[in-house]
Amino acid sequence: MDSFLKQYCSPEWQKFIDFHKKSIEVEADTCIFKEGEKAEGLYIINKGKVKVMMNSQDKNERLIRLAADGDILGHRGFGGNWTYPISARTFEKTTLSFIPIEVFKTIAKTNIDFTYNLMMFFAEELRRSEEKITQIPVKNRIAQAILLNYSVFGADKNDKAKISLTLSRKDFANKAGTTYESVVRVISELNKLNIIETVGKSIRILDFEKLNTIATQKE
Amino acid sequence: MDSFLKQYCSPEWQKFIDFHKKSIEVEADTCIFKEGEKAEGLYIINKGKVKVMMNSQDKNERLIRLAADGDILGHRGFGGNWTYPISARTFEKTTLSFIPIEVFKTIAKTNIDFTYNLMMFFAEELRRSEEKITQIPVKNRIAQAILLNYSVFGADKNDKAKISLTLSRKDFANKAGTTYESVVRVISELNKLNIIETVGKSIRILDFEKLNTIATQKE
DNA sequence: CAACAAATATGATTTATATCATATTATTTC
DNA sequence: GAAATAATATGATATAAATCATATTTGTTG
Repeated sequence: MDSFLKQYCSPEWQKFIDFHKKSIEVEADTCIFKEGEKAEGLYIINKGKVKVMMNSQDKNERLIRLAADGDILGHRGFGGNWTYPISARTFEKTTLSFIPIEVFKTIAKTNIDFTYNLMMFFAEELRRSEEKITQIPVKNRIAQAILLNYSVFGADKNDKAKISLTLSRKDFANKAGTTYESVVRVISELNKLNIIETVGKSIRILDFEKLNTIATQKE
Repeated sequence: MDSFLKQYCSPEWQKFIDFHKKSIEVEADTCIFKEGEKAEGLYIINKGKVKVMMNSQDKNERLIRLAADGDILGHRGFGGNWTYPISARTFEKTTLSFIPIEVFKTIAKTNIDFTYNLMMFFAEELRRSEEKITQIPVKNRIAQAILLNYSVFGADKNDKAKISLTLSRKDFANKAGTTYESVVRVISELNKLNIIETVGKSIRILDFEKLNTIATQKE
């Protein structure tokens, strides 16, 4: 999305954005914005790792997505009553650019190229979001969550099989819509099958192909 | 979405649309377009009832949504490889307006008001689509499907408690991501509780409030 | 570093829901 | 309108996954 701004706005508008954006630094394990808060703008992650959660009233939190460098946060506050429908929380120290909603609106109402591509981006996201609604087994959903963790947060500098920052069992459970006990069991099973390997708190993926097969098979 | 075109495009552009759109008439229980087909354009329903399905490879079809008068079909073919990710099939004789993709693109790239609002519409859809991923019981999901059926297809002319066109048990199952046996059981239970009433093939909703409570309660 | 809290692990039990089996009732179709 | 086919209904059984119970390990704080 940062790429959107850079790619589809004219240089003058980019100056406008640079002038109006604010740089923000957030500590590890800290809330960036909370569900229900008034949406004041949107955030672009410069450097850091974030989870986007939804509280759905009671106990069961849902982990909606993970975000890292270059990703955008808070665009779900658009439209309707302009409140964030989700919360964002950092895993590690994170730096962000904040773009006030009015600045965004101005850009979106004057740069048709930008707005057209953003519209297409949302259409694509929508499409992907509908694909996953099918009832698939917990094991597959957890495999998906592990691959998501790897693909968004990337590999360790010195070990490309190792996830740079591995989610907690609880976070995996919230992503997969299950319990942490089930996550523990599945991870333990994948471990025995030599598909993944747990090294302390983190996970190494030994067999991407097999893990992907488990994640995608729908029978 | 038809409203989008009408509301946010200037009169000249509306003439342009009217000039380029084609009227199409499709018989009952007939496919409008199939998953994987090249997206040639999008459809606006003038009059009729349609289901949007996704086949996800094997047996288990998923009913993604229902559409009726004024609703749009095929906009999920946007972006990427421009193929329809879903299929659409009529319940009854349906008349549609077809807008070729090039015409849509032209409009979307020149009417910023239209594109801005469409972008917001997708953002909103996306938001709603993410809400429902939570693991809720089958009974609740089926109650949701019944309410959806009523809200999209509307009430019978002479009986406002009766759904004008009730889905089959199979369709309810595909919408709720369950089996038709479970649908049968839940419908039978709701019947006994005097929340709904089955009259031949169709359903009458006797207690909207209770049905809605079942549909929305997440404990 | 002791004491406590939090995260991880694993077994036993329960529960919701799918699957299987088999009627019964509608709806086509020849 | 009889035969065939599809849709609906209901009970019995199987199973995946949640819940409950209880360790064990890891991390945090005074």
